[in-house]
Order: sequence, then structure tokens, then C-alpha cells
Amino acid sequence: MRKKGANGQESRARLLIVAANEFAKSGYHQTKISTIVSRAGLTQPSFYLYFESKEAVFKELVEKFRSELKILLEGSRLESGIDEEHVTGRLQSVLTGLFAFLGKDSDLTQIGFFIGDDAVIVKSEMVAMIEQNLKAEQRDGYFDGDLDMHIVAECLVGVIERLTSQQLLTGKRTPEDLARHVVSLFMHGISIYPAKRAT
Amino acid sequence: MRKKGANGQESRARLLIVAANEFAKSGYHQTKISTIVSRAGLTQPSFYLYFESKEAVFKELVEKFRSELKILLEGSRLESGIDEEHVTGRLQSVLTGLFAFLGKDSDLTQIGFFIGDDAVIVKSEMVAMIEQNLKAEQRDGYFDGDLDMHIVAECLVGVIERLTSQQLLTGKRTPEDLARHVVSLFMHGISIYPAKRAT
Amino acid sequence: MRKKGANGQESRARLLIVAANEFAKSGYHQTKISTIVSRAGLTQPSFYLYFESKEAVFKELVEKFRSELKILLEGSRLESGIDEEHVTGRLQSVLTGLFAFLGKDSDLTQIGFFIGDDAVIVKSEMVAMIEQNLKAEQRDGYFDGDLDMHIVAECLVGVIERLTSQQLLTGKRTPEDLARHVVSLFMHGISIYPAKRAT
Amino acid sequence: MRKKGANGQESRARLLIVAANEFAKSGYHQTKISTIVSRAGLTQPSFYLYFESKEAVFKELVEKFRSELKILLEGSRLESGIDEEHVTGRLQSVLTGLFAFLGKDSDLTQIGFFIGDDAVIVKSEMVAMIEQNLKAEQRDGYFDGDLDMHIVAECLVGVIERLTSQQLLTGKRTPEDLARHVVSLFMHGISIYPAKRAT
DNA sequence: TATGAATGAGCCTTCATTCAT
DNA sequence: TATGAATGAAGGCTCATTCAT
Repeated sequence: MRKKGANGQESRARLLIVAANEFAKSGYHQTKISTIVSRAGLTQPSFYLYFESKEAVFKELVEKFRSELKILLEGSRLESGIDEEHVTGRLQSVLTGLFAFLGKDSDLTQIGFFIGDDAVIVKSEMVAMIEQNLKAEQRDGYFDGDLDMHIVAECLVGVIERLTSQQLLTGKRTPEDLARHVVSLFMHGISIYPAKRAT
Repeated sequence: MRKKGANGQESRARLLIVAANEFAKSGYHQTKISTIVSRAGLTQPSFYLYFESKEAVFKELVEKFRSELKILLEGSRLESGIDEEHVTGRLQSVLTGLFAFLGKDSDLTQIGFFIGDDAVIVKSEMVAMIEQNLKAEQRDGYFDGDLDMHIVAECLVGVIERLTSQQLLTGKRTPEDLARHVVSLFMHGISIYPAKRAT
Repeated sequence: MRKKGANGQESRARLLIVAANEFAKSGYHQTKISTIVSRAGLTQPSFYLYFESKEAVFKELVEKFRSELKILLEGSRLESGIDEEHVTGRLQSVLTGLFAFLGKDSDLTQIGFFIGDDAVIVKSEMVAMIEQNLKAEQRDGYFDGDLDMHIVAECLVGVIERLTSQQLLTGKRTPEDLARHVVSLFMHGISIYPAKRAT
Repeated sequence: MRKKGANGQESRARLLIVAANEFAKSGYHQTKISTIVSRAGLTQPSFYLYFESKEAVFKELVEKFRSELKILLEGSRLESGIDEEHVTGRLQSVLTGLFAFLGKDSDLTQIGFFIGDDAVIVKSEMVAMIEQNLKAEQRDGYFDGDLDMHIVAECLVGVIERLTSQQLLTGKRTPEDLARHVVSLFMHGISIYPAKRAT
């Protein structure tokens, strides 16, 4: 009879899952290898059979998050839209995709988006990307030329950040729902009065 | 014979300042008592002359932030406005005050707003408060009745959070500047087209 | 189906060679089984197919050295010489043989002569043997009767030890060369003045 | 009542002594901090109160040996002698001093002369120094011009090495005694016949 | 003959905290 | 008010060795 998980890949996978969960729950430094291996039904040396070090697993997880996110974002670059409908629709779909991605694996999202020094970088890159797109649309006349798109991009990321942690990862809202609210808010704000734009 | 600066209150104050800075820089767990006392020109036992434990200093700092914030927010409750001008103006002034507060002591803000488990609570409370105010204004007809003000409040806090850490604490923007951008974004969004509200 | 080289004796031999090299290079404790098997193209359990333990391989190597050395030394016992020419010649040839042996397999020499607790014993035995021979020649009148042959023997071994590690194993000198120098030094010293022996 | 050794310098000194003894007895890697502190009547963290790391103590000990040895050797440079008596006497006194130094603190000698990678260097430097001196005397005509003084120096160090570990550190012989034997051996060898030098 | 998988035992190092002065 | 000295409790990592196949 095989020992439980006498299969390397399976053990590794289990360790990775548990590790992600622990890192997400407690942060990098508070996570103990002893807890990880114990939850994975193994002993400490086994951990080092599959990973170089504590830092290495963490990096692997961060990298996984980053690369998946990169693929998602690159696949959803906003080309210049044609009319307002399109712009809105595109934003809606991109955000839905993003929230769907962020909600898919809550441990990984926690790690890549909120824990560790790289999270700051990830979000900065996201801001930069969004800013580029917004500026393009702004040049095309869809958005008020006076807006500081860097600030807008920062705000959007702040919103995504908070909604992800408070609404998405807690299961209170769906990606579509969140995307709809965000689009609505960012497109038209909450006032019932039209903006007094510089004319 | 007293040592230079061998004044209890002064030593305590110095420890508190250094501790705040270390917590802000490195987070709770990465901050070492040895570093704090060393920077404060004292030795480890002295630390325990003024504070019960590492956790105690941290809590004291968090509490300081929370109480100051509480006073600020209570002093700036939005009473029902009278017209759009007022609503906008009030929001603008409240946000300016909030950013001013958050920018006043960056170490304390870091601690109370971003580090430690209480930060989550602080922000949730802020969300709740904002939500109340928004709902009141909504009832008064200033905002679209269909809007989910809980989500809007969450978004506002997310925006405040991010702008604080990325623009305010880095010295890139002033409180007024940030408040203006936020008000503009939240009131009217970025689209040049008016919202198609349900009629 | 056998794997390439899946011949027990061959694997064992490979392990032995690599082990000798690692022990020689890094010493007993710093040598890791994992390194040995990896260099031998095998896995850790295979090691235990051929050797009881880490200590066992080491002992086997030490024993190999000791037995070979023993054979060499026993075959070269100095019988009482007849005249000075003979004594000198005999010493020269014995030393040449010894250096040749020590230079033959540098890893084994390193292990048996310099590493591990047995090396001390090996050299002590060598001292004892040399001492016997020197004393015999001394009784026969070839050497000054006042000399403490135990010390002389110790010196000779010290010289052999150092020349082996610094000149022989580094390839700087040949066995013959070294033997000649040692004989010259031990027979007549370096002074140009004759010794003032007690008469 | 003071705790045993509630004096920093004393604790440090005790640790250093015990550490030296352990390193000398078991070598670097086999020496355990736990053993050192336990023998010094302390606990593990205390060790790190006085030393950076295990490696650091070791280095400190090695350095102590090296610097003391350096001072000794520099103070006893052989100036060109005047006649054979002088040369012999000088050699005798230098060797006596050296053996006295090597016998003074056997643990330190073990560490600096036999353990650790630096021991090899120490001895190489010693060879170089001796070689210089011998060559000078050789140029002055005291020694046979045909001798390879590098080899002679190597032999001398080999002899010192062995006599130190086997006779001096074991308490069997005194520095003077050993020096006398070495001088006699190196000056005139053991043969009763005079050397047939090239004429 | 060979290996994939796993582990018991152990070692170095760190840090918040305390005791005696 | 202040500190020199010390420690309990942990945590990351390594290595020789074994089990089941």
C-alpha cells in the first residue's frame, strides 16, 4: 500500500496549495514551514525535496500570479474604441475579466496583489497600463481632455484593490456585478447633475 | 547624576517616535525592539520601563491614529446639503481635511491605515460612515436612487487608500489637489457623455 | 532490461572512486553522500546497496591504503647494510618506493595519510618501523650512537608528510628527486662544516 | 548574589577558551555551539552576545594565532651570521622560541597550525620566510651552494609540524630539547661519514 | 540492480523579554 | 531612570539513512 501521496508531483502540489493558503492567511514572515508541511501531511525535510527555500515557494507563487495576470492584461489591451458604447463595453468586459481572474484563486490573489513587496510593483504596472489606455481614449475624444489620467488610473486601481478584497474575495459580489458598478461610477459619477465641463 | 535627556517623558516620546517609524517602514513583525531602542539611544530593558510589550506600543500608536481620525470624522459629518453646489463643496472640504490628516504624520497613517489587523476595521468603519452620509444625500435626491451606496463608499475608501499611499505620502500631491480630483471623479465620472439614468 | 552500466561491480567501483575523491577534497564530515552518488550517476539508496554506511566506505578506503602501504613497507625492510654506500643506497631506494606509492593515487594518499583518525596511527606505525631500522644501523655503527633515533624517525616522517602534500601530490617533484633530497639532508645535513661528534 | 560570571568580559573569555578547546579537539564543523555554551555555563543566545557567528569565533582564534606568530617570527629574523657557531646558535635560539610559542597554548596551536584552511597558508608563509633566510646564509657561504633551499625549508617545516604535534603538544619534549635535535639533524645529518661535497 | 519518496535527528541563529544592579 | 547580562522559545535548513516498489 502506498503511503499517502507517495507521488512526488502530488506532494509538491499539495505543499504549494497549503503554502499559498498559509501565506495568504498570515503573510510571509508569519508563515512557518512546519505548519505547511504538517498540513500537507509531510515532514520538514520533504519540503526541501520540492522547494529550495521558504522564499523560493513564495516567489514561485508570486510569479505564477504575475505571469497569469500579465497574460490576461496583454490579451485585453484596449484598442481605440469607436463610440461611447464601445468604450464602455470594452471597459466593462476587461474589468469583468480582471475581477474573474482575481476571484479565481483567492490565496494567489492575496499573495500577488496584497502580500509581499512585489504586490506594490504589480499594481504600479497596472496603473501604468491603464493610464496608457485612458490617455489614448482621451486623445480620441472620449474623455474630458482636462482629466489627469494618472490620477484616474490610480483611483481605478484603488477601487479594484478594495472591491477585490472586500467584495470579491469575501464572496459578496460577482465579477460582473463589480465591473458594472465600477464602470458606472467611473464613467458618470454619482451626481444627478451633468458635469460642467470646460467648453 | 542624570544622563543627558534622562527625562522619562522624553525617553518615552523618543521611543514612540522611533517605534512609529520602524513599524511604518517594516511592518509589525519585522520591527525589532533592539532596533527601536538603539535608534532611541537606549537599551532594551528601558523599553519595558515605558511599554508593556512590543504589542502594547503598537496598539498605543494605532489607538492614537484611530482616536484622532474619529475626532476628525465626527467633526465633519455631512449634514444634509441644500443644493449640488453645497454637496460638492462639502465633500471637497471633508476630503481635503481627511487627506490633510492622513498626510500630517506619515508614520502614524501607515500604521493605522495600512499595517496591522485594525487597519481593516478602521477602513470598514469609514466605509460605513460614508455610506450613511451618501444614503442620506441620496434620499434627499442629490444622487441617483439606483446607486448602491455601499459599493460607492467602498470605492471611495479604496481611492482614498491608494491616493494616500501613492500620491500623498510620497509628497506628489497636496490634500486639496487630491480632494479635487476625487470629487470630480466621483461626482461626474470621466465620460464626456451624460449618464443615461433610468427615468 | 539493464540500464547502461547496470553492473553491480562497476557501480560499486565508480562509487568508490568518487567517494575517495570527495573525501580527499573535502574531508570526511564535509563529504556528502548526495554528492558522491550524484557524481557517480546513481541515487542515494543505491549507495547503501554497496556500502553499509558513509563510515564504511571511508574505512574501506583507509584500509586499502593501509594494506598497500603495509605490503610496501614489509617488502622493503632494511637489512643491516655493509657499508655507507649501501646504507645510503638502501635508504634512497626505500624512500623512492615510498614516494612512488604515495604519489600513485593521490586521493587515497590524502585519505590514508592526512584525513581521519587512522592517519595518525598510520604515521605512528611508520615512525616505529623506521625507528627500528635506524636503531639497527646505529648499533652497527653507521650512525652516531648519541642520536635519539625516535626523534630522527619522527622527523623523517614529518618530512615525508610535508613533501608528499606540497611537492609530490602537487606534481612539482618526482619520487626520485624527493628521495634524493631527503637522503642527502638526513645523511649529512646542510652545513659545510663536519659535525663535531663526541669521540 | 551575582550569577556565575555575570561579567561580560569574563563570559566572553570563558567562551573563547572553551571554543578553542572544542575546535582543537573536534575541528571546525564538528564543534557545536551548544557544546561550547554548555561547557561555559551559558545558553546559546549568550554566545551571540559576544560573537557574530560560529565562523567569527573561529576566525578570531585563527587571527590571534597568526598575529602572535607573525610578531614572533618578525622579531627573530636571522641576520647574516659571522661564523658557523653563530649560525648554529641563531638557528637553535629561533627554533627554541618557535617551539616555545607553539607549545604555549596547545589549543590555539592546534587551530592555527593544523585546523582550518588558513593553517596551510600559515605554513607556506613560514616556508617562504625560512627559505629566504637559508638562501642568505647560503650566499654567505655557510651552506652548500648546491642545496635546494626551498626543499630544505619545506623539510624543516614538516619536521616542526610533526614534532610539535607528536612531541611538544603531548608534553614529551621541551622546546629546547626539540630545537637541539632539529639543529643537529639539519646541520650535520645522521651519518658518521662526512658529506662528499662537490669540490 | 535501481530509484522515487520520505524522515529522524540535529544545528545555527534570532528575538522578545527579564533579572539584578 | 537606566543598563549589563542572560535566556526561553522558536524557526529555517541539512544530512545520513530507510521503505516500498
